[in-house]
Amino acid sequence: MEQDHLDLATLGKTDHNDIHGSSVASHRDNMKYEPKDLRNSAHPAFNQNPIDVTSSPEREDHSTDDEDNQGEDAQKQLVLYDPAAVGAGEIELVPDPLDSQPRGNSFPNYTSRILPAVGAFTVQCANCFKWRLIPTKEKYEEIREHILEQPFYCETAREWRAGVSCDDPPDLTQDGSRLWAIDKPNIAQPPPGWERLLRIRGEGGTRFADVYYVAPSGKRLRSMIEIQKYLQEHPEYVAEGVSMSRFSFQIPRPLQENYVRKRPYRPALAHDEDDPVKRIAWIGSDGGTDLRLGMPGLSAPIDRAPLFESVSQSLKKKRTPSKRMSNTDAACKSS
DNA sequence: GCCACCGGTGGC
DNA sequence: GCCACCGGTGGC
Repeated sequence: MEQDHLDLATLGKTDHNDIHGSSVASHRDNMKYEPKDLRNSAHPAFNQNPIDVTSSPEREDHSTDDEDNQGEDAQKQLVLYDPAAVGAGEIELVPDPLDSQPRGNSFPNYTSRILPAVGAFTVQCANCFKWRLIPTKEKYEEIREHILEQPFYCETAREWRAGVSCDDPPDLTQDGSRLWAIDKPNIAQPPPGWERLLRIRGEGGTRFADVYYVAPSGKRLRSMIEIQKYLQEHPEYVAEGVSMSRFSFQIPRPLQENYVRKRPYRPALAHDEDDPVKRIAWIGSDGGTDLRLGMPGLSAPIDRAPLFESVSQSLKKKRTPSKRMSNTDAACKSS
């Protein structure tokens, strides 16, 4: 059914230990959602690892060099990829429905285009850097929730795969056949009965993906504010212990640099100082660098588009090249 | 009418 | 640049 899908992975860690381990503590249990925004600051209560190493506050704290010290940050990240082209791939556990689209049964034939969906989940061993497939979304979410404090090792996979070790070949490699994106670490598992959905958008859109939470009632919620309202209207969940801290709308970041359309430059909003810096860093580091470092096992540079090729192409085929492309971003197409 | 998907906007 | 929120709307 799904032709394009994405798989999820988690980077382990490495020999570094710069992980700002202390405050990874769990989130606060309050009902108050403060829109602006503890999560962007390094507030301990919301210490979620920013994916964007170029703008990460943590990065400045811990790394002195300014350019490509993403090694440690990368290790705290998760990745999505797309096995699309490879077909089922060598590993048997790449069933597509991990994402459990609710659109499942009556899957309305989106004949016009097929969006990538998460096809599998994978985590990187903190020791050997090999990718290990995670059998279920739930297990993946469980690992992701504590990935910073509890790095993933090949041995961890013995829970579902007897005897596996760093000596075994990787389950996956970044060989250009899949769509990869970096996921955020330490996102709380959804409360029991709730589901966290990740919907990947089409290439060339204004953003990469959306997160939705589906309440036990089936209600779909798409922001912290909606969650807050919903919980206020349904105190029974709160009584069960559901709190705002169990939710995160953080989305992964695609490794293909131009998967998401760039937004036209807005001078008014530029911070004099830090924008130019960011831009340089961004352009220079080129999207894929996160993973490049600290991954001795990966020989292929991942800064080039091939990782996304299959999906891009299939998307392009299905996409109507109409309006979205028309108001192009040529202005800021810097790279 | 619903809702999944997408774009726009404002903030940082 | 990223992130969050939310309105619009095409396809059902």
